[in-house]
Amino acid sequence: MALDRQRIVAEAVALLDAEGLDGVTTRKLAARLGVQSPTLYWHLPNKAALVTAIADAILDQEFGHMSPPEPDQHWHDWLSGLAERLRRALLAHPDGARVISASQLSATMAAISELAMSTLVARGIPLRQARVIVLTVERFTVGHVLEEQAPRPDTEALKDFDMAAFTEQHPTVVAAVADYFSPGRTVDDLFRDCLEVVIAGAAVKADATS
Amino acid sequence: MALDRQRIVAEAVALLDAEGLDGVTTRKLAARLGVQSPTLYWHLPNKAALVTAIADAILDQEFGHMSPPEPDQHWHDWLSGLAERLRRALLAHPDGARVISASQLSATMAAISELAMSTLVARGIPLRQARVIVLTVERFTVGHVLEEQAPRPDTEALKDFDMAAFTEQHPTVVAAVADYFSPGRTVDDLFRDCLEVVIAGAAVKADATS
DNA sequence: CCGTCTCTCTATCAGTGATAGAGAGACTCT
DNA sequence: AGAGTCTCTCTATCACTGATAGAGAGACGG
Repeated sequence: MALDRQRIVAEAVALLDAEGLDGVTTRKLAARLGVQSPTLYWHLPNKAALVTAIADAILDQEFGHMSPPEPDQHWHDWLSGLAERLRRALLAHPDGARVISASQLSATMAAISELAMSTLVARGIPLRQARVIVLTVERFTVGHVLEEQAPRPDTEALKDFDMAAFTEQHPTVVAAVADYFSPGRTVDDLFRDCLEVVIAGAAVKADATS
Repeated sequence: MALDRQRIVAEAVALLDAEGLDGVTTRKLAARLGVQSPTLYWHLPNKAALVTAIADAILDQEFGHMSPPEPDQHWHDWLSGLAERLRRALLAHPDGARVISASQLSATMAAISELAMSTLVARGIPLRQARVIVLTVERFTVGHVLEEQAPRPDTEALKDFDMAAFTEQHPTVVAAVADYFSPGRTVDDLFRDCLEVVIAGAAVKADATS
């Protein structure tokens, strides 16, 4: 059971699942691997590299095999599905969105962008527009999940939170939240609705230029 | 020159400007205030509260006075302007987007949402759609600036980055980036183009339901 | 058998958020 | 005036973090 980069990253993901991103420390990770923490630095230059590796691992789980759309599938639906998969990948682990946004130069993320942009170009959308659309979808999705995974404020903070005053000052926000989650709606529906906005805009912009 | 919450936050913002979010430590902040670090804990419960306070201060600088659109202004343009102001607020300080996304329950952010949603409702958009549109714009904007402010990878990491191989595997991405920044285009243009996608989608969704 | 290369170790560093508890000063009530 | 209390800052210390220096064990090639 030799220690190599792959095993380190796999255990780091397990640690992430167990304790969240703040729980991923070099010592805890080393302990899980039956090793002392400085050993990790022989395999990794620093912690940032570890986080990037975790990000790649997370994305790989969902995007191990990527494929362009079937010929009869509209790119709207395909791109929409891609965004849903990206969200699912991020939600699959605690702080998944934070991990991705903290990582730099993720190879898998680049591969996703490449596939998405080239797919749009193949469908006749100008390169510049394709990039704008893909970036918009990606950044919206990460921004959205980042907020979805934001920690629930602790009970201490809630104690001196004046709900009545908040409702008075933000009636529309409160009403909107209440409205949104009253029936059998879930957070998935909210994402879907927001994503539809982005895709609809992409459709408009793509049609206008192609 | 008594030490109070307001002075602490103002100095924290100055420290953020000087050293970035990672440089905002209780000790450095205390030193700037001519005080020992535990003193801060009399005024603030913990560091998370400090970050939230910084977030509010950052947003207040740009959104100190907010106003609904003029009667003759289309909500598209008004909402677009709001997003541009939000981006400007985040870009005005290093790691601004990280600060906002790390903060919880920012009062100013809630006020922005309230104004935006109520404005859309006043323009005849159903509450549910108004919320979806506003959330989409906000989360896209934060996600976008988060990436804009991502640290440039250090030269060490770039040394063993094989640009040729990357270009080979991601020709469309490389071409898109090259295309985008060749003439006199700036990152501001990229944001504007992406934002136009979101606003166009919002227009479609709003028209479909109102 | 020797030297070198690979990998892990011990020991240690500077720095982090946070808490306990002492103490200085001001303010209030009798 | 004096006693008590409240407000604010202090010193001392905790457990923990990412990271580095450098020793040393073991395998492998000459």
